Amino acid sequence: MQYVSVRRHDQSWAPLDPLAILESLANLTHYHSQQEIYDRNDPVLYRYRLVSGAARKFTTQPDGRRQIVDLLLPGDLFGFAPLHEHSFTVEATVDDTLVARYPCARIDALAESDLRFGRLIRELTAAEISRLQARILLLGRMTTREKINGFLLEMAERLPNGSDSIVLPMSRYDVADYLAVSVETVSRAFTALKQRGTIKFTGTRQMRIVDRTALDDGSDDHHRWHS
Amino acid sequence: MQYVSVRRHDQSWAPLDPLAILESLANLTHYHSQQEIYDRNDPVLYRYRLVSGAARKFTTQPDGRRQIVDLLLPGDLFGFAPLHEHSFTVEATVDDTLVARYPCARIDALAESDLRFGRLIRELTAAEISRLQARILLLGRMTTREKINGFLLEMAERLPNGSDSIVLPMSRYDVADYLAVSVETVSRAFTALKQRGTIKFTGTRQMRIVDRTALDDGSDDHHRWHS
DNA sequence: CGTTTGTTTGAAGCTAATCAAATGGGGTGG
DNA sequence: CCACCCCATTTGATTAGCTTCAAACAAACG
Repeated sequence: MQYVSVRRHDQSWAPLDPLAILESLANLTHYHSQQEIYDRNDPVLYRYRLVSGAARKFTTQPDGRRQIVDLLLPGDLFGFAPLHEHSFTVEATVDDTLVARYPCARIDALAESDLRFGRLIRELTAAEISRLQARILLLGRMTTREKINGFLLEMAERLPNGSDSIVLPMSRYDVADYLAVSVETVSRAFTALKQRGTIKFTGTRQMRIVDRTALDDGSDDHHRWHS
Repeated sequence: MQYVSVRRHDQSWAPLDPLAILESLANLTHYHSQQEIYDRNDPVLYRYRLVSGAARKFTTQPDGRRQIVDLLLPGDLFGFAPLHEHSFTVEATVDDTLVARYPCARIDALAESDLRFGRLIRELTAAEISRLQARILLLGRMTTREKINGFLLEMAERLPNGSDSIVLPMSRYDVADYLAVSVETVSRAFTALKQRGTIKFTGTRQMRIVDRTALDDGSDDHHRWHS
């Protein structure tokens, strides 16, 4: 077991940067589209960071419907909450999805022995919370149009491409299950945006935002009543 | 400054239980219905635990609609994620809501100096994540009936009352904004459940679950297609 | 006791789910 | 390389459910 400084108020004693320690434990694995990264019933052996590609964290409900709880994009960490069992299944949504896996036991031991490492974990977890809260706001939107608008803005921000070009790393079905609407509705919403000239398609899953202000809240129509 | 054991694998050395430390910092405040606990623009000075009563964490969207992101009930901790700014406003939903406030600076300093305290914070944050994920599943439900069913089961589980009696600590408007449906729809859903004999009202906001199986998924009608 | 706020009920309109089917694209095997 | 098939996507028609507008009713508060 490696030694980690426990001295307080003297972080300079630390032999290694916590992030560097974390990365030194990384176990890179790549997955093909639709491949499972972990199942909801699997024992919790790793914590994860998505390096490239994309993945969906979801649950399949008794009626067969699928609800995507979180969408993992490059840079996202997941499975970092100290829960002792998975509640969800995670699968890659595109080929060549690269995931860094950090052995759970090592991570947890480090967090409990190195103050700075523990702090790092707390910060990473905070990012997960932000993502979940943003998701709740998106799902809470009343109309599908607002959901799709918000979704596109989110993608434009989170995807590593240029800020106005979007290459969706997922199918329409995934988008539908992410926004809790039907596939047909997603498709129609995209078509409507295309016809309005708000976005322009360069491929089925490739598009470019032409009129960003129109996405911001649907300001081009149904004007605001309240101040 | 108090000394805290850093020994691992020997928690008995610790002079104080981290939870006890946390509670020793508590600053109890009580709020009346609709009173603000903190605003989204306030500086982050405290972390919180709801002792009794209830509160809503929400945001008001530009169109005036309100989206409740989290419902705080007795025992719930909130504002524990190490975010440097609030994203939401929190208000009590009933009179005599009691909240324990823990000075942020002290908490954070403790977390960064005491391994066990840091661990405690991580565990509390995990609980917040669980709650948010559960919320996403609820919002992702297709029909209002499923949302209401899930809501009632959630309340029955989280409220301190007997497991089948529910005293809603919030108005129908709050329920509506929590589930992202209109007030009228909430009211109609309750009426429908009453008429089916699934629940029985003992007051406008007091009810008792009569047929719990009917709430589990709406199994009494629209049967399952898939296995 | 009157006013305000919260809750319920009614009627109309519209959005989105559902059912159904056509189109398009990617990959595979011949 | 082409033809075919499978799956993803789009489009159409119908229907169910929810929002909206409106108003009655109930409850809390001063």
